[in-house]
Amino acid sequence: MPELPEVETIRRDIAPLIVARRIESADAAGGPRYGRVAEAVGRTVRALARRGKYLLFDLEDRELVIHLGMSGRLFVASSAPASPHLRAEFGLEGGDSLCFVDMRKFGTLCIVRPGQYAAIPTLARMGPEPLSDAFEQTAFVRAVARQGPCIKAVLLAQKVVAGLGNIYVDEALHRSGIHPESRGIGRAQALRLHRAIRDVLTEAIEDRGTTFSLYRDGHLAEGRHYERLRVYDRAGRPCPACGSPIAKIRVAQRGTHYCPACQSAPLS
DNA sequence: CACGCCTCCTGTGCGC
DNA sequence: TGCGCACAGGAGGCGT
Repeated sequence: MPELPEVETIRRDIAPLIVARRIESADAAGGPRYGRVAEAVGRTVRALARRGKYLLFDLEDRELVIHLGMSGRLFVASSAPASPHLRAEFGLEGGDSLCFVDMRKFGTLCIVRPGQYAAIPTLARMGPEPLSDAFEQTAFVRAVARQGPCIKAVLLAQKVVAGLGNIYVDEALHRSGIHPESRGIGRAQALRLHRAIRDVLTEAIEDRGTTFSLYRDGHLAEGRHYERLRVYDRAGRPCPACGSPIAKIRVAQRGTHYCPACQSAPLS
């Protein structure tokens, strides 16, 4: 469940601990899912970047790409934990290990040539970073105006905007008063949604992410944003804006939380 | 081509 | 009390 704020928090936590250090060993347990980690050995971590929910480790002439999936944790420890869910371990010069623990195995890890993302189609076609200038209002308004899949599916697909998952999609739609099953969003609502996406992600980063159940930051601590959620995991409880009970439905195969009073039903 | 549904995975929590 | 099943979901993949 790590989404952009959680992945960014982990990036900031572990970058100072690994940048400029050489990888001296690499081990993966879990079969072909985590292939070719040995190519990291002997290379130095030059930088750690993030694109959407992907972490990108600059290893000079290689790039290590990690997606945390539902339950992935990434941290630096003096020795790897005795966890049955330890999927990969990178030994760093000086004795520490970069550890990847992932209970549900939804996470992925692969090594590619820098910028060559053909094997990772979602990353290859990733939309603009929502907290950068690349997230332009005009392009966003045009993209969500199209009569296609419902707005929740559009936001989850990573193509129009990067980094949103189930929690922050529900939160951004509530803040902008848009029903999750709406299609063809008008200009005024699209601009409110654009603003809401930036606001909710910024606030969640300030809170070091949302710990709903399994998420931990780069120091294995919980995030603090859960208590500030307005709709996610709040079915039946009062909407913080109007007091109506939050509803839970199924949209795009995802549990979807919204306020029936604040987020008007889509026309159709 | 694009949309929508299925699948993977395992611990948790609830209902009977 | 204990068992068993539904549920949680990001993204790849496949079928329509």
